[in-house]
Amino acid sequence: MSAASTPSPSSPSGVRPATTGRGRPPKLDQARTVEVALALLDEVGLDALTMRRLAEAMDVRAGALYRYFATKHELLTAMAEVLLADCLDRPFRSPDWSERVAELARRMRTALLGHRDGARVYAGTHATGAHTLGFADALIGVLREAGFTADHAGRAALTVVHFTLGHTLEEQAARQGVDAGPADPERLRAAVAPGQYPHLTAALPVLTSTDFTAHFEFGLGLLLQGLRALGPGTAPPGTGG
Amino acid sequence: MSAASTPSPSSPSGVRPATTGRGRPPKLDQARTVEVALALLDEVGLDALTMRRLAEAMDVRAGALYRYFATKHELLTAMAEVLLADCLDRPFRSPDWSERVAELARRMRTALLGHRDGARVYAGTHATGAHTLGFADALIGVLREAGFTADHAGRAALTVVHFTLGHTLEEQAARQGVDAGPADPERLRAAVAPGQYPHLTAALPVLTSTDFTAHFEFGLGLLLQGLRALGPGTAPPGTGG
DNA sequence: ACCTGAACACCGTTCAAGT
DNA sequence: ACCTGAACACCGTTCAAGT
Repeated sequence: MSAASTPSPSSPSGVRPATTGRGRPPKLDQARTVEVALALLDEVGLDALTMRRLAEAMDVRAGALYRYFATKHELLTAMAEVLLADCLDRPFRSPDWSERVAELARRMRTALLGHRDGARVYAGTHATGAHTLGFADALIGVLREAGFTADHAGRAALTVVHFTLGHTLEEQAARQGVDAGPADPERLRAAVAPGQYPHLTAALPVLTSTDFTAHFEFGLGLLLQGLRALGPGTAPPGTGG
Repeated sequence: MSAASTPSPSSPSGVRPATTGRGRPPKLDQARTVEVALALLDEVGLDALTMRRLAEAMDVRAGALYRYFATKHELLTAMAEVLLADCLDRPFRSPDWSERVAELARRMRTALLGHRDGARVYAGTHATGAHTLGFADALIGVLREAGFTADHAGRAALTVVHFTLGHTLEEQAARQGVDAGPADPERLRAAVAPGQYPHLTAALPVLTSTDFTAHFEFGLGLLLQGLRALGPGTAPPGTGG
């Protein structure tokens, strides 16, 4: 229901939100709550982001939050929406459609990486606010303007988004071992040690590399190569030949 | 730490697990706990899968589970591992490497779809058991045997897995609206209605289609096309031409 | 060795009552 | 209109004590 994304371009810093004039100004509002929630997310991580802790950070009791968000999930959805806020705030650097698709995918990854557990927050919700819809529209738009049918453009956009989400989810999980145990590379190396899994062993150097940007660019490259092969204005591809 | 994946091929049905001979046979064991947990997952979903409810289903107090799993996360990891159990239990149907990669990706999707919230369970953990490692080894193996370097094979495998995970995550979320509200297609259609987002609007029919297999095959097709273009034994690709 | 009982320190959410 | 206080119905996890 709620858009909850207007970043209040009103005044320089820490001023109270404007009131209609009557009564005390409210201590809470949707936009500020989402901002504090994102700051808290960075501090404590998604698993420790509770309504009670957020309320404490806003100097309020937990129950008060429910005047602005019906459920915690709705708050998380508003947070997910804000995550993508900066994806469309600057022009493309290239006129080439495939470079533009790549740029949008990179911006999405960067946006999700911008907050601790950002990918998990995004994956766990289904935001339908202006930033999410605007991003999807831009991505599909680049493809349609390149000559792809709405059908192909839509499916390709889904593919790019799903790959980016899956990649970033794993990237953030790996960047600081899911709990606090040994980081992912170490665990994988240890598990593979026994001598089985010859192919896995051969690929261990890449798989345990922490150059996540290189991984992302490789996958993105495959996708774009596939799109170029498909070509604007062609019949739908099967998975064969 | 725990592999927890041996599916006990011992006896026909519902028999008590064997004991060393001394004392009462334990009511619990890792393999059976994971199986009951997966059954409960299908019944109630991940959000309602609690240690207490699982204990109840096993006719035991919650504390007893902690003799077999140090944390709930460790149980979820064991569950994730079992999810992939059936991915390698049959031979490939085609000798073509790209068809084999596709088949492995399809098997992974099918495995995750096999249990309610399966993709969320898998994404939330980092299983390093025999099924997960075996699957990765098989996928990388197909690519290496096709002539790809270990480097390319490793990166390509990551790409396929991340896309499959991202896709299936969204598919399962869409298949039964994250909470219970209107299913995803309806919400998207409603959000886009206003008339903005021309490209999104043009693509609405595809985006709201529930033929998830078609979406998956399209994305997989792009990836495989990219891989074929890269070709076994070629230099690493950039994202540009 | 394996499980129970009972507790500890929390959760999300609701809602009368205050101001 | 907006927030507090207090409760309801839970959580994951620990650990002495029983058998």
